Amino acid sequence: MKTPKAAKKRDAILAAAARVVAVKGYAETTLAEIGEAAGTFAGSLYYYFANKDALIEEVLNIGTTSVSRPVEEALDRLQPDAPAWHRIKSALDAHMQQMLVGNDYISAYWKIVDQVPEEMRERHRQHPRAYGNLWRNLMREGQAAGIVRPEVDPNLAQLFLLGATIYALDWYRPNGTLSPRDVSDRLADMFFRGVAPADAALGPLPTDKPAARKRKTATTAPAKQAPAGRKARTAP
Amino acid sequence: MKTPKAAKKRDAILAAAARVVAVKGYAETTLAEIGEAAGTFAGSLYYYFANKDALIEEVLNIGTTSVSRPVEEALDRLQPDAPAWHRIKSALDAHMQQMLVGNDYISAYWKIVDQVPEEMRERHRQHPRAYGNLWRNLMREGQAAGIVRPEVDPNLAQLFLLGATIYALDWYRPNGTLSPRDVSDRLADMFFRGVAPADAALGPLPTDKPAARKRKTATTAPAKQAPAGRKARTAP
DNA sequence: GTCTATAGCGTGATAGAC
DNA sequence: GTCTATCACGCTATAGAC
Repeated sequence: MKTPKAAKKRDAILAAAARVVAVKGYAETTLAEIGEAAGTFAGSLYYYFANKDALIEEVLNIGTTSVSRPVEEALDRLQPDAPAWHRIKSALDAHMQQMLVGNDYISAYWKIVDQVPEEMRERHRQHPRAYGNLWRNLMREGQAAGIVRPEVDPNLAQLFLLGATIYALDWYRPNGTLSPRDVSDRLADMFFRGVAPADAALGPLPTDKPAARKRKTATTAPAKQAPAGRKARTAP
Repeated sequence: MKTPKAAKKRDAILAAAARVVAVKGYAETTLAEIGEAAGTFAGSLYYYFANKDALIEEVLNIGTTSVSRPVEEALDRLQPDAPAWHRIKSALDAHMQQMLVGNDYISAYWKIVDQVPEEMRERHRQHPRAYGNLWRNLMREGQAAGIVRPEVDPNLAQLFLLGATIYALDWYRPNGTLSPRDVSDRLADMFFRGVAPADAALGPLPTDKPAARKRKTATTAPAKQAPAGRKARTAP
């Protein structure tokens, strides 16, 4: 693992793993396949990685960084006094660009986050959490600047926005008519302005049938960052 | 498989499979586990199902129906002349309610749609496609009624909206402060009105650095329903 | 450093007792 | 109908040749 040549091969193995995993998933990917894709053999992988999970975990880490770092860099490139709208849109453009550009590590990430062993996901959880924080803060900046309504929950807003972008990984086709930037433009338009015209008569919520609304009345408290329980991918 | 008793056991096996699969995923779930969860043994499952995939596929089908049918029923319960806003909001409430109520089949569905063998996903694809159509049509109804801006792409709008709800499966915690209906209310608010205040100065898009925008210029054509290529979960 | 051979285990599936 | 025993296979991981 010392020579630069070996480091190059290590990278090639990682890239091959990402490529295969993005298509076949975690359990269905065999070391033999990764080896073949990297021009070597299953047994040889153990010279570079302790075991299958160590290899996969590194793919996962590269996957998150491949999105978060370009977003951070895009923000850093802006003037320090850039308006909040500028900052949020630039971040979204960078995010969308990375998500849809066809990066194997990113595809692999979203394919297997909720397939990998629990301990591994646990160890990994800090990455998406930090990224969620970045977006929550952007939403708060927006509120401070008056381009996000004060009654909007920054956490929910961020979850809805990123949810829409994550699902795009499933439906977006690179050969279609939309560039990543087009998707970003349209999503930003819907997210900020809403799909309804300014003068739309949405009226009060439809009155439910008497039986429908029987849950507790909690309405205003901010959504805590997932205290416990249930299944969960890894909510940023 | 003829007696009513056997049918009950079959259902119990399906329920057990959904429960286990929702947590462990497709490949990691063994027939022994399903058998144990259903109070029987791996070998016995073969009396009710041809093989593992046949069992899993049925779980998948129940999963989609568990969301789409309540939504259709909610729409059917409305007056025939109910306003579009009423219809869309009712559909979203029913959708969200089902997604977040903790139905094992639905959790299992979203956990494994992109893990199952290709042929199985292919066979299954009609279900989500029909559901996507339902939502596309609701968006068009909204446009006809003037509560969705004419320049909004109904397909993109539906994909963004459903994407936000699908991701909620990952971050929503049933013991938190938000009921499914609360999530639905807030999502509808953001989706229709937008997060920005009516008078927000969003201005023109931030001017890109010269190097940034180098993709093809396609901007207006509607997004085709995924002609080919790439990976893909199963975009409705 | 890289490949080959193989150990060791867990899985889906089947056959046949009851 | 339901369970037990077992087969055949494919996988991760290791040991050791080169």
